[in-house]
Amino acid sequence: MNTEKKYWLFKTEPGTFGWDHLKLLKNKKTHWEGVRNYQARNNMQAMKKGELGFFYHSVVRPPLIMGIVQVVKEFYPDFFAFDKDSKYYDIRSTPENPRWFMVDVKLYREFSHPITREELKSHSALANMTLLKRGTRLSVMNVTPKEFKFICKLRDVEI
DNA sequence: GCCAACGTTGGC
DNA sequence: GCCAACGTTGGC
Repeated sequence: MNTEKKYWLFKTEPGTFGWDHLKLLKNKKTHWEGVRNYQARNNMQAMKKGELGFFYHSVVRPPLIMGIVQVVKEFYPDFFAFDKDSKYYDIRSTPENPRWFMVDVKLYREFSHPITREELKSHSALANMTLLKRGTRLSVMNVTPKEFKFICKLRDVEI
């Protein structure tokens, strides 16, 4: 059995929910609701409690990694999909047969200053990073341990 | 089951 | 604001 820790990246638009929103929450913890893509969902399914992921701001200039979050609750049904008043409502997902799921994450570490996409691109060690590939639209993706540790080192963060 | 049309994402 | 790339939808 492969018990090696995996690493992740959570993409979000700071206008909707960003690092500053996370910091204001009780225990700096949130549901990662609203994922409506199967591949991203499957990535969340693979997450184990305690694993770490980057918190990435997209659709802003420049795009940034703000810091690190930790998975504090594993994969469970996204109840926002059951709520008619939620923008994440989906009639095809029911409590009996849920289609969409989420995890809970908590702020783990804030980078002394955010890492821009430009900075990531400047390192050949990250040349194959999924995030940097053209056309990647996944909102929840895997980061290799090598890449993850390399990026943490850019800000002298020990994990 | 194919695939064109469409809507969305997201960097630039 | 542009537009390439992608995922989803739906007619056949």
